[in-house]
Amino acid sequence: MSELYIRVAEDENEEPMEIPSEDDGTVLLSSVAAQFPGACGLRYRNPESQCMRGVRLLEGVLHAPENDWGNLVYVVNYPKDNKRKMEEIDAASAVKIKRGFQKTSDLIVLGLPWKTTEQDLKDYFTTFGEVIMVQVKRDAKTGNSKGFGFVRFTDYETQTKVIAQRHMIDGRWCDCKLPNSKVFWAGACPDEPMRSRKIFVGRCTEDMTTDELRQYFMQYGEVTDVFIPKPFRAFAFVTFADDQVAQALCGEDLIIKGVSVHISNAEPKHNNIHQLFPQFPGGSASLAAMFARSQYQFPSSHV
DNA sequence: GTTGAGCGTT
Repeated sequence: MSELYIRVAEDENEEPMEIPSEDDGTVLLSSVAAQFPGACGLRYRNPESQCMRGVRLLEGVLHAPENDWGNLVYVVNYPKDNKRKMEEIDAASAVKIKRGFQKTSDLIVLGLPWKTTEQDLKDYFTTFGEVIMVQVKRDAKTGNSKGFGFVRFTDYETQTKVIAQRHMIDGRWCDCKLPNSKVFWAGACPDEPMRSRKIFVGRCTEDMTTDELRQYFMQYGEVTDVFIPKPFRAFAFVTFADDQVAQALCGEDLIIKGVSVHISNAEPKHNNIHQLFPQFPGGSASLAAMFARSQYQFPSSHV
């Protein structure tokens, strides 16, 4: 029946320590904590299922599984494990709240004069509100402007105002719109796709290192892996310990080193247009894309 | 060295 001592260790592979039990066969949490300061419970590996199981804890008293501690080694639980989990959930819900709230997106700026620079763009758009990112898209070889760019504002009200009107920039009329990618993903990547722990980070620049990406994404939760393909391909994969964190970031545009990167689910091959719209049989991707656009032209978060 | 509707080197 009840043992005089049970074997407790910091870790399954650590040297166990014997902890005294009470006369009724229970073990006081305070007895465990006397040897393992900060302990908040015990767990053990169930020999049948090979899974870890928690030991019942009621008012500071640990109860033997099936009334017999047996000869198992019990592993100490510490509150820091739970705390870490909580931090990750908080980060995930913070992102979700931010998303449900009126969050700004990058806007495409169409019709820019060839000569317009990022500084020009910043100067112009700052008259509407605080600007957090501007880009002018250029030919990689020649450096010539492609005549369009992107802007992102701090406040959603600013964004709304900017979209609503035309803009005279350096002598040409320009339009600001939600980019197609944004419109598409807003509808096609809701909340419950694959629950992957891995995210795809698109539009990376060549100077972003794995360390920098790890440092950046740590704020959302524990990062278990960062992968940057070589040679440079302008994207990266980041894996989190918690799928909730990864999923919460999906669809976001984040700014890393002043560059707007786009987060989507890893493995986009399972997310292509034909899989999303099977009613358009093979070959008609452009038709399917038009359909997708017409469906998601005004996603609820932007009306 | 050109150009003027589009969509960000997945």
